[in-house]
Amino acid sequence: MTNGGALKELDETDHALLEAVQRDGRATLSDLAVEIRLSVSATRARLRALEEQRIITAYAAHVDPEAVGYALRAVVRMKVNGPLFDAEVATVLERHPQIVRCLRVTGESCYMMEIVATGLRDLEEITDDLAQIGPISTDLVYEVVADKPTPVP
Amino acid sequence: MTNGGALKELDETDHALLEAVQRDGRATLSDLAVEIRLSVSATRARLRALEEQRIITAYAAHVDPEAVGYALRAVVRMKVNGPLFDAEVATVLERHPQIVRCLRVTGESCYMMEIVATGLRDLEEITDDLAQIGPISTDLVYEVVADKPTPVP
DNA sequence: GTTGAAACGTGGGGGCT
DNA sequence: AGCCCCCACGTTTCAAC
Repeated sequence: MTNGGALKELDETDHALLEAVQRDGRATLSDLAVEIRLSVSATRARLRALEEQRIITAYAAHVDPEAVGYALRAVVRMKVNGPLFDAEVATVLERHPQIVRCLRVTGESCYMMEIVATGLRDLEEITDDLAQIGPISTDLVYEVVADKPTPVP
Repeated sequence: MTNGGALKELDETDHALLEAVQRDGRATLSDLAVEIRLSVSATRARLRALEEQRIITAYAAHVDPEAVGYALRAVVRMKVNGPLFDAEVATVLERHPQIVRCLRVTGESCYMMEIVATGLRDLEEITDDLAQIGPISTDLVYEVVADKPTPVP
C-alpha cells in the first residue's frame, strides 16, 4: 500500500523543499531540484510524499483583496452564549465568502473572524448577520504588518 | 510602455481564472485554459496581466503547521502606549518566524497576531518577548473553522 | 536516487476576426 | 485589442538501472 498518512521525520532536504515551494508555489520541479540539489525525479518523489502525508495541504495563488475592490479589512470577535454554535456559524460563513478566516478560540471571544469588505456599508451587512448569533466587537485593520508562511524548524 | 499598474475592469473570464488559480495554484496553463474556455495563449496572457497588475501577488504551497510539529496555535492581542512601535514589532517579527500573521488594528488592541508553537513552553517564550513591547492577552485556538481565498465579486 | 527518452506543457511570433 | 494556431524549447513522466 502507498502509506499516505505515516508520520516520517523530515530531513534537511525536505525542509528546504517546503521552504522553496512556500516561497514560490509555481516553481517547476527543475527549479526545485536545483534548489535542493537533487534530481528532478527525486524532487518529485519527495514533493508527492509531502502532499500525500498532507504536510502540503494545497497550492494557491494569493489575490490582493484591495486590488479586486475590497477597500476594508476587519477583525470581528464574537461571543456565543450556549453550547456549540457550529451550525449557525457555518451558515454565515457559507453566506459570506468575505469572511476569509474564522478561528474558534479560548477566552471571552469564542470566535475570531477576518473579513474583507468593499466599504462600511458592505461590512455592516455582514456584521449585522453575525450579531444575530452572538455579541460581536469589530476592529478595522489599518495594515497587514506580516503574513508569513509556516516555519519549518 | 508595459503599463503594469493600471487598474482594469475584470470580466467574468478573469474572475473564473482567479478562482481557478486560487483553488489550484499549480494548475497548468492547459488546465486553466479548459476551465475558462480559452486558448492556452489567451490564458497565459490574462494570467500574466493579473500578475503584472499585482492582483495575483504570489503563489504558495500551504503547509499544515500541525503536520510539521506545531501542536498549538494562538491569537495574541497587544496594546502599545506611545506613538508607533513599528521598529520594535518588526524586530520581534523577524526574531520569531512562528508569528505567522500580524495586523495593526483600531481599538484597544493595536496589534493582533497569530502564532504557531510546538507547546506551551515555546509559546511562552514568544509572548514573553512580546510582553516587553506592550500589554498582551493570549487566546489559544481550538480550531481553524475556515480559511478561505479572497472572493472575486 | 539517478539517468534517459517519449509525452506534455510553455513561450514567442505571425496572422486572424 | 484580443484571441488562436504553430513550432522550438523546457518540463514532466515513467520506465529501467
